[in-house]
Amino acid sequence: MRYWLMKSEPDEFSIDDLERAPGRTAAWFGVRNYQARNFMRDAMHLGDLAFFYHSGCAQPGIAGICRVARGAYPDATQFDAASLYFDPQATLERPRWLNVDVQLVRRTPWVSLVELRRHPELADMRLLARGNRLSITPVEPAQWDFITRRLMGLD
DNA sequence: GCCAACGTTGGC
DNA sequence: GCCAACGTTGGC
Repeated sequence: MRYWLMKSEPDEFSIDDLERAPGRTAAWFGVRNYQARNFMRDAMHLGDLAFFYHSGCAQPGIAGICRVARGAYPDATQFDAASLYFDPQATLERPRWLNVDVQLVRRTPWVSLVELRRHPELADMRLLARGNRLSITPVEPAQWDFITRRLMGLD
C-alpha cells in the first residue's frame, strides 16, 4: 500500500464536500497534468491512503485522510462541453484524463504548510520541493507516520 | 495582486 | 528538436 497527498482548492472541492458526499465518496476529477494522471494510472491502488490537502486558500494545509475507493477510470468531465475541465481532444474511445474515487476516512487535526516546513523529518516531502505544483504527490511511509503520529497525535 | 516556477503549445 | 511565449499553480 502506498501513501499520497492530494491537493484541492476548498472553493472547488473541500473536505466538507467530501464529508457530505454519498458514502463520503467522490471522484477526484479535474486532474489535467500528465504526471499526476500517471500516478493515478500506474501507482495508485485501491486502499491506498492519502492526505487531503487544501491549497490556493488562506490556510493551506492537511485537513484529513482519505482512501482510494476505486482505481483510475476515465474522468467524465473531459467529455462535458459545459465543464471547466472539458477537453475537445478526448474521446470516449481514447480518453485522455483519468480520476480515482476517494472516500473520507477521517478529518484530522489541521496541519498547516508552515508546520510541515518546520520539521527536518519532512524536508524531502515532494510537496515541499521547490517549485512543486503537482496536485498528487507520493508520501513516504516514514513521512506519513511522522505526520499522523507526531503532528496529528493519531495511532 | 504579485510573482516564481513549471507545463504546454506551436512556429521554425 | 529547440525554445520563446503563454497559461496555470499556489504561496505570500
